[in-house]
Amino acid sequence: MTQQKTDATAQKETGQEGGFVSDYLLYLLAAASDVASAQFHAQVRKAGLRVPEWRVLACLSDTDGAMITQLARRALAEQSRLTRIIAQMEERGLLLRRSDPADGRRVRVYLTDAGRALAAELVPQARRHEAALMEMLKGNEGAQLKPALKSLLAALDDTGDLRG
Amino acid sequence: MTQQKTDATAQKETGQEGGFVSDYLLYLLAAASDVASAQFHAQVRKAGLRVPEWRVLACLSDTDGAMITQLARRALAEQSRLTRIIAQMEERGLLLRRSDPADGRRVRVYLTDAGRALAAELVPQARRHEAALMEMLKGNEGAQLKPALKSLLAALDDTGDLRG
DNA sequence: CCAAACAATATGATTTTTCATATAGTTTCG
DNA sequence: CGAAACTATATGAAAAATCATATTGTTTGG
Repeated sequence: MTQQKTDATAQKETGQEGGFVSDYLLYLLAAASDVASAQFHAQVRKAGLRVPEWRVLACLSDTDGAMITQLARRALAEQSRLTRIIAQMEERGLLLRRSDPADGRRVRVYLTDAGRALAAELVPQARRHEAALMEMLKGNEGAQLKPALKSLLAALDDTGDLRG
Repeated sequence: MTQQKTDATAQKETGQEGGFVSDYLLYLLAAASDVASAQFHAQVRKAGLRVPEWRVLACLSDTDGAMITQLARRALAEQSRLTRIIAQMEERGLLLRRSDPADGRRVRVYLTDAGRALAAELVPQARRHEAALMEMLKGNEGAQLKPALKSLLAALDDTGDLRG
């Protein structure tokens, strides 16, 4: 399929010339997420957190007392992974788990002071990094990026289903 | 930081109401990539491939004879992982590795007929899935999504560096 | 009230992924 | 030419992620 004529020496770094991949939405999304996150994730690790831990922290700093399942969805991690991440973060004193009095199956997760302090350090860093990214996009089509992503997410959340 | 007044019962499914995360670029990118890819990745697994294998296949179907390092960048995987994925795919007869005569360190990877056949099956599926996604976005701001993502990638590829 | 169905979290075993470093090949430059 | 620096790939050991399922708690319908 699609035997491209461009000889193998034509494409340099990451960029493909004409092919399928370089214009494929799922690739563009994954690549953009990867590349855009790389630098900030390095800061996260310098702060002593792994990426999923940072996500949990950020989610809790938005909504303290969330359930494991909610956190898993929001932090884009699977439930069993979240359970273990929460356990590790609890051992580190960043958060604490409390079973929901109204429904004993549920575990609600709360930031400790230490967790809140770490969030108070990282969230502004994240904001600054985001601001720098947005700065790079000013004027270009990139300015529409966030609305476009929200629109995609909204569309997908509605259907929850799609076949092709 | 940012103790939001919205009580914990206010937010239902994945959607956060007002918080930081739900408007944060890196979250939007990661979430959009995750959610948008989920369905197609299920098809990939039905076809007997893991996601990184599919990516390698797609990259090779664009540019046969790529090096391990190039494939790693394009398939968004680390080099040592790529080495192993390539080895497994070779055992399965989907591709073959050949050392570059011009530079013995380099390993060039070529699709076999079987690999090409599998790509010929999956790439059109990917295109159809993408078309369905794009269809959902027609009219909205979502239409700008691909240009915006390309703009972001271009901006980041240029700098390769950014501090915040 | 009890059993069945359901829901949230936890856990064991396996598979993936990563990290550091080893190995092999190439270029540079004195 | 030959050592040092560099580049591409491979590999072992460790960490992380996943899958299936167990456990615990709750709701529903008879």
